[in-house]
Amino acid sequence: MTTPTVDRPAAYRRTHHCNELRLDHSGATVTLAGWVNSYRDHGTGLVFIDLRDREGLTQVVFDKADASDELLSAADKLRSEDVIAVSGTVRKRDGGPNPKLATGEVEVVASTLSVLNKAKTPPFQPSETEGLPNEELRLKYRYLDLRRPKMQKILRTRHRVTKLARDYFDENGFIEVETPILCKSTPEGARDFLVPSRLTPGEWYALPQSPQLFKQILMVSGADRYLQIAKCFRDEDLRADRQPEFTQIDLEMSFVTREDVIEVMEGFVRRLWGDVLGYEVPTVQRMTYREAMDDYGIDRPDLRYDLKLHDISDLAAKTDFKVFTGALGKERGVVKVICVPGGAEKLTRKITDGYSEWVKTFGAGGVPTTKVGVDGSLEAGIGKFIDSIAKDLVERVGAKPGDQLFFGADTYATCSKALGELRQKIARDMGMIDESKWAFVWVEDFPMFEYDEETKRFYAMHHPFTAPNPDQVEAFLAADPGDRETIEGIVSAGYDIVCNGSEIGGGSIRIHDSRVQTKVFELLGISPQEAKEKFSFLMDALQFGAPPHGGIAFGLDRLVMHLAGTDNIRDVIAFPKTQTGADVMSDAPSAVDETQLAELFVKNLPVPTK
RNA sequence: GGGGCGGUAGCUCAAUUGGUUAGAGUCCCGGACUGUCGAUCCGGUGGUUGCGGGUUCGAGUCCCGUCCGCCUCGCCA
Repeated sequence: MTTPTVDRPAAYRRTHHCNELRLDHSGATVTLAGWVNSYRDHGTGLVFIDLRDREGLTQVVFDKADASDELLSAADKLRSEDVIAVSGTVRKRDGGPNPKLATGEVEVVASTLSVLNKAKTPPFQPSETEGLPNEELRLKYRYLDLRRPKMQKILRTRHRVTKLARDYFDENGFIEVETPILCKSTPEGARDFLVPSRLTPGEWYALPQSPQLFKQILMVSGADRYLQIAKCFRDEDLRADRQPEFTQIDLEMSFVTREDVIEVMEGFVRRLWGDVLGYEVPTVQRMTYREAMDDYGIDRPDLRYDLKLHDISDLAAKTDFKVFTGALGKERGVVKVICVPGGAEKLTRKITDGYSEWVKTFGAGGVPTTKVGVDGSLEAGIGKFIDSIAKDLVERVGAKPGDQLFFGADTYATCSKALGELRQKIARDMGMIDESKWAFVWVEDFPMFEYDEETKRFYAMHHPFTAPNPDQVEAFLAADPGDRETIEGIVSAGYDIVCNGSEIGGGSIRIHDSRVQTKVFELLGISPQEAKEKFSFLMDALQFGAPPHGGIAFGLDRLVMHLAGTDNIRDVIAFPKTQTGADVMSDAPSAVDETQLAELFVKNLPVPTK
């Protein structure tokens, strides 16, 4: 830490920070400044202070043998979180070292004390390492919470990640460009945050859900390789890993294929994990979306453990078990199974009943189960209904005596979702997850479109600018919009990178051909007029010489969560929002003055009372 | 919009089946103490049990509503 020493009162002209002094400094005269982390007052005559700054702790001692009565009585009054500066001499501790502190061999014998700012008694002590107060209080007094070493460490990790991003991508020819925060609202995707325009009453800006369109335009502009640490805004409900404003490490590259993007990004991930955690990321394996859904029931599989889903629809069809045959009678009906090694003993009836209830939240009817007996037969649960296929089933999934089987029987989508979620829950419950492991995987070959039964239309699975895989372009352009099967079979040039079951980045090769873009809009039910109105700038740009291009965006918050070892996104954001989108420290959002609204020609509607 | 959990002293928590004056640790205040490092010891202050109703002789406890926080489904890439 370098601090200018000119034009500052001598009292807090620091010579060292609080994690710096060692035995080598013995005899030196030093000045430290910081917060009173704790005090140990032995009465008139001897007072110990642990002084804290960003870097660490140093013990300061006020001793009658070396200090005036005035100094001692001042030290006597010190309390937690007072801001002080101390000058004195470094010496080896009289009372023996404290192995818990990096500076534990020494202490500073105070000769002067300046109380720079007396603190009110804080509602909680940043020095407490256990028994944290509830999160709402931490958020309300965020400045106290952030003083905690653990939070300081996370802030640093986050800084390190953005610094590494800038360094790494700079080395690889990327330039950082800022894109607007006040943007045009576009259809598709999440709900926009809107900002009224004072200069053109009745019109609105939208905050960007991502810099997607601008970064593509930058490619058309010849930027070639673009990087931005970009704030993004989505007005949707929050989750443990989702905030309404979040940050992406956003990138785009020209004249590249999917392989080029993956190579550069993998290098970034390797640099991050290597520099921050000292972990060497091996070549990241690849998996198609189809494989991910078939084997893991989710498009972001956690590969730290196995526990795959097996399709046994063909076997299930041979039974008279109505749950199975009923499901197979549905459109795209399947029967799948998870085999839990040793589950028969560990998973009690109470637990398996709980699973059955739990999967209902994902739309499944329940989760039939049975266990494998010592002779390989199926015992208990639904065993007796599917006895006829027991042998083939056990062989198919490689089940052993003592294993527990969980079945899903429903449409492919519902069955995958329910068993995919159950797979993760069982792994957690049975302690099958090796927390020291890092399992990365690229998921690729996503379908371009998903059909929604309710609205009877297609939606872009990624976003509407994702290109079809190169080998699919002709088939795509030729496809009949009414031919659902063909359309759903078109695979995109998109890719997601997944770490331990969480999506940390996603991107695609973009459409640079306006014929393809027009066709995508047609399929999404965006009329040529609407496309022109909403996206004409992009459509125009694509016609003025757009290079082939593609990119990716990493979720910075999620990256830092992994690197910091937390599962709470609020921990990695200095000033996060609660689940209702509130900042409890500053009390945003809040009502505004009527005159402010009038100036914007905006009026509040009455909120319906429930 | 739906489901679940929680809200008791500044903080972390306890309070039996609905039962007397709602307790403990910590913080804070006062006192003692020269080698602590979660200092120790003695004493003390501190409560609208989130809020509003209801049931009851009696409610922190039961019921209804509401607010706030967390988790989650839908939503979101």
